[in-house]
Amino acid sequence: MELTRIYQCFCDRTRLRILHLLAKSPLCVCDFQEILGEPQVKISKHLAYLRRARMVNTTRQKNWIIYSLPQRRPAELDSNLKCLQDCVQTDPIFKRDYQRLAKLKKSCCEPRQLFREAADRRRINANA
Amino acid sequence: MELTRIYQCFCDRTRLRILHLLAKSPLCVCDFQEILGEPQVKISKHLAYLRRARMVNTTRQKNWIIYSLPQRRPAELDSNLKCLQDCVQTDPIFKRDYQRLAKLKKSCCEPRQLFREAADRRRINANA
DNA sequence: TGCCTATATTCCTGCATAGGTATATAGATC
DNA sequence: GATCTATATACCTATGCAGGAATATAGGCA
Repeated sequence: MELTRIYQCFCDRTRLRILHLLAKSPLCVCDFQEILGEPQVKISKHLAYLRRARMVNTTRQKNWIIYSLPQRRPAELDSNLKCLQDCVQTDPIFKRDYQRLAKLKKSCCEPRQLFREAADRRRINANA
Repeated sequence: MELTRIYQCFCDRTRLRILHLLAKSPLCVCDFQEILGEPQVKISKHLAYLRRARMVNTTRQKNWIIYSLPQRRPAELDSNLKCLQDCVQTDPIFKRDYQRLAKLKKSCCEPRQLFREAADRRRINANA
């Protein structure tokens, strides 16, 4: 793998947060929305970018698409992910991402939970 | 220092080679030209980019401008430079850069040497 | 002062990307 | 089949960057 390709993926803050999360656990798109608090398009496009760069794999589970780091990955990617972990240890944003990930773990891809939230949002929009 | 700024500097191959060299030793622009074999404009512009990002310092010595990494640099930069060193250990281009650097060390910023080479080039151009 | 050197900057073109709005798609459920 | 969900894509605009050609600048030296 071309090293600059890795750094190109790393040089956007949203992608950095995505990769940081994926180093911990596979996740679906709505998990990222929940944790990062960014609009769906933005996240979807950054995930597409990472997919094109072959930095992440995808698999479908019912309605959800699960993103994960490839099981076998080049040493350079692992080194840099490790370096990233070290570098962001004290960063409040990255720390908060991990906290939110921990909270989300139980409800991850649980339709009921998500559907309820969607219904809430609809209600809010209807009232607005 | 914003971490993405570091990765932005890292995501071009020429800049990566420059930083890799600077991790070993301060160098002037013509050293980079010599080692990287790239045109002066290209190198000068990448150095300007790194300067703007405050990744490198400059100092003048007679006609030459010496580039170096800042003495005191953020931990993230050091971590990533170290990671870079590890990652490119077997890369032929980066290895060759270090070999050329070792050869150049004695003649670095020696006017006579350089002027002679410039004269050679002029002669070659005149004959072409 | 004038010429040389080393280096920087300006101007250009082409290309990639970020982010937003709107819309499409694909699978699940009724 | 209709409708829902989750996700992806198309289209747009603005921006930044790479790289080349030409030119400018700043210091050293005759």
